[in-house]
Amino acid sequence: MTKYIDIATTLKQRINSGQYKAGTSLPQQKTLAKEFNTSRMTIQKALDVLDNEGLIYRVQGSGIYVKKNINFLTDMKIPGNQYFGATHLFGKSHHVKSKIITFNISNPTKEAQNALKVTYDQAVYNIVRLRLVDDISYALEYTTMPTQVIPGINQEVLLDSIYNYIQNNLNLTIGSAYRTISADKPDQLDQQYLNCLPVDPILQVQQIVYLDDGVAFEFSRTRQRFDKGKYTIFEAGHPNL
Amino acid sequence: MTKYIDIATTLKQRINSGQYKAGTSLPQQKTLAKEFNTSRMTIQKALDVLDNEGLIYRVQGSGIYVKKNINFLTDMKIPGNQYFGATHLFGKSHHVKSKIITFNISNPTKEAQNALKVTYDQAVYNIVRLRLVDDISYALEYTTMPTQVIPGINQEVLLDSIYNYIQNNLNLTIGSAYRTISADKPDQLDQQYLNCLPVDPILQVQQIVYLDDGVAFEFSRTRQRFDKGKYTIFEAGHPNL
DNA sequence: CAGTGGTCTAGACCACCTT
DNA sequence: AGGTGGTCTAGACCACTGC
Repeated sequence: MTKYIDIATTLKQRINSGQYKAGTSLPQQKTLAKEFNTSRMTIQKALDVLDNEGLIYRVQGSGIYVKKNINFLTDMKIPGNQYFGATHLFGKSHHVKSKIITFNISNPTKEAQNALKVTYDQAVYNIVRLRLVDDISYALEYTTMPTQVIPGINQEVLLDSIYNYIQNNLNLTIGSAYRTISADKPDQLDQQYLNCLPVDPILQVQQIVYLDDGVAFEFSRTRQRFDKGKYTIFEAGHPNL
Repeated sequence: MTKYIDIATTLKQRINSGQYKAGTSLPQQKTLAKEFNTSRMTIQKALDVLDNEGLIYRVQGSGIYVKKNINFLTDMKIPGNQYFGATHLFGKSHHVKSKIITFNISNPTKEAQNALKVTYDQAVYNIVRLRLVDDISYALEYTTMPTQVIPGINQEVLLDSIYNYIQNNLNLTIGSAYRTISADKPDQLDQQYLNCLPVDPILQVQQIVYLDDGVAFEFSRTRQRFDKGKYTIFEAGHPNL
């Protein structure tokens, strides 16, 4: 639809197909502008896209080059570094289920107030779910959400996907997230539900997730047995900053 | 120096100072263009900067709005999510030292060949270092680097900072990184050097780090006692993608 | 110094939200 | 329909690289 996206797509295909080889330079911008019958500004916007995806790097005064070893990076098509919620991480070939351990509404703790930027009198959901993949326990999730921001959560939603509900039913857009990953010793519940021994470490991902307008809507901890999960991220360079 | 960066800086200050309040809209682009005596395209580039930093969000046809709760995000000034190497993570008030446990050159293992994209006959450094902060053991680092990419590593460099050496002496630019974070049980060396018991979990960060041209130069594992380290990231939304 | 990419302009048209 | 942001242009000048 938009020209610069189309051009970016074409250029990506050329890199993928080997027409533009790793380590070599692309045609210069003026040439590309002529080929695509457009202006150089539009070519720049297309190149910004490839830059952000880590496919090229630019050297002022010299040229635009294809990065080496990008085959590896394009493999990891996880849109933004393992996005939200277990439901999306597994294909259709796996059954993701949830068992609700506790579900209630209360006043937020001091910690939740601070994370979610709510006051004591703004009620929150407190949800503890065991996530199962193909009927095997996978993770223990502790979630706190403000009732004002995400109204209408019920058992049915919890058994499906909270994220689907937010995006499809409430028509809200998920924005950014702040995460802290740590290791921990297993507590009573971990040992009970994750089937682990006192010496089995726990990998915990704590996160605060924001809507696109910056309102925090989830404060959660996901705990997994050490041999059941890893957390992977790809951090691009800082091209435009 | 560059106009759009200057404008972005001014706008950031206005948001910080409360002149543009959270949740309200900025002046429209035409107005901003007049005020800064520039064109709308330049205003757009300035807004791109704020967008990438998660300070604003844009709604086509409506306006440009200041995100809520950005006070939290701007606190975390870690440039790109806890950048590289222990040396840069601590201010001048702390002493970061390294104790070299082993240092040799050999042929790469299969795993290292795959991660670094080198062949068996391309020699690599094998480095094991204990990192100390204020003389307290902090992390155990296993590093593999191709000798061809990073020539001239020696004891002196290892006791200081490899990253300083790469950037200042070799004049190379660090690009992206691919990381995997996991929890693990402590092994013999962990227990010996990190002063931990067999039941103390280990937080491990494994990473492959690339130069800006996409060449991998480091494959490493950093291991810490569970109560000595966390890994934090901020993941912005995906504004331009 | 020539050639490249980076920035900037002044205006145009389009897509979308709001009424 | 009016107003907003998103895209696009054709050309200009500047900053940097590399001979």
